[in-house]
Amino acid sequence: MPQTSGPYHHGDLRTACLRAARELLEEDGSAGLSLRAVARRAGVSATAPYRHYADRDALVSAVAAEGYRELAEILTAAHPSPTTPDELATVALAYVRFALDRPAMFRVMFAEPCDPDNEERVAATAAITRYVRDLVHGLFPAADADALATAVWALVHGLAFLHLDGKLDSSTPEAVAAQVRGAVHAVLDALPAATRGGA
Amino acid sequence: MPQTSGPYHHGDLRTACLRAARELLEEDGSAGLSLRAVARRAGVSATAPYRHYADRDALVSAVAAEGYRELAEILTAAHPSPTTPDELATVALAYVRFALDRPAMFRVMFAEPCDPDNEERVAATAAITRYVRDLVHGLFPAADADALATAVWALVHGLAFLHLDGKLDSSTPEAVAAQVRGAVHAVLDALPAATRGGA
DNA sequence: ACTAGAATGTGTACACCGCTCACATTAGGC
DNA sequence: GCCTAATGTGAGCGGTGTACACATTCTAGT
Repeated sequence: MPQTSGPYHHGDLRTACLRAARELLEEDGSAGLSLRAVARRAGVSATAPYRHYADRDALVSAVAAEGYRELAEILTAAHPSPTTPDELATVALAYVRFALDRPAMFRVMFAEPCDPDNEERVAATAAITRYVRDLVHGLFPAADADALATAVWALVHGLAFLHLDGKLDSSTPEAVAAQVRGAVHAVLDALPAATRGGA
Repeated sequence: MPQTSGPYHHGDLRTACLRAARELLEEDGSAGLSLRAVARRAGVSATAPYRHYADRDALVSAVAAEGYRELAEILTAAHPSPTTPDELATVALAYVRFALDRPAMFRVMFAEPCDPDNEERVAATAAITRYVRDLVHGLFPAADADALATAVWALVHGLAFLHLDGKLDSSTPEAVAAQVRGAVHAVLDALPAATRGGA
């Protein structure tokens, strides 16, 4: 009996579940994200969420989709359209910071063996792919845009994961920033650029 | 009653658990790796493994440690000491192939929110770090070895994860190889090299 | 306004999980 | 040969995902 006097129908249980799931993720990490806990937090019986999400994975995928949207916002907020390697490094740092600031969310987004045919997820990652490719193409018009875009995304993504897993020194934000900027510059500074302005 | 006529003591339950854990990981993925399933497969009561592993995480860490060792072997087998970007791309491809061929193992190694102070794991990753740094230093003596080594590992690691998560086209081994080689070359070909031999 | 049926939420139940604890069995050092 | 430590057993607790039958409420068509 979740509520003593609440109405039988919740009103918007779907988004309430999503909200509860995100809170639990922040508080207890991925392990704490159980459908039952979500139901408890939403003030609803344990099986009610199944009316809105086929199973746990579906809920997790919905959370991940939100994460993708927020990551995209954070990246464009870091710099709307970087035109130098240094500005790109700023965006890269924002990516890594996202991973370190919200590790559980980042893991849910990338480290779960999820089904790849979830519509929301596919759309969200396609957006990131496009963003990176356009960005790289603007920065290095001479290069093979696809290959370099893949390389840049992989570089940044790898930096995020290695930091997240303690494979690199993440003791201070400054150390992280130095490594991310160093790695990005080490790789990009030698490339023939067109729009190169800063260092 | 796991065995009708087996001896009370297993003999080497520790390694039997490890072996069973690896098999379950291959068969059912990370989710299927439960202590109870391991115990069943080892022909032993559900709680017996606790004599050898403090908890599930400890077992998983032991499995991951084996994974690190095997990854190191695979890398050196791919090329003992690469001296050109193309040879390095071959090693990179071996890394990505490891991730794609044994996704559950790779995820256990890198995608689990594990405690970073597990001795075996720390030692194993330190070995990889050293390997990559020496390799990069030999290839690009002029560059900042640490920064470039970080970049290269991150690049390869990111490629592995993006492929694993379906963010890149992994439909055929050839597609994977092309992308990995393309990305590595896109990034490294422009760098001032000393020992550059091949393309 | 009434009513059928669709949507939504509840409760029960099952199998599985990690893990603790008291106990049984065995191996090895004295 | 015995005593102790190591190892394995079994019952049991609280948690989980999820299938199922049932209750309630909303909504549309009359």
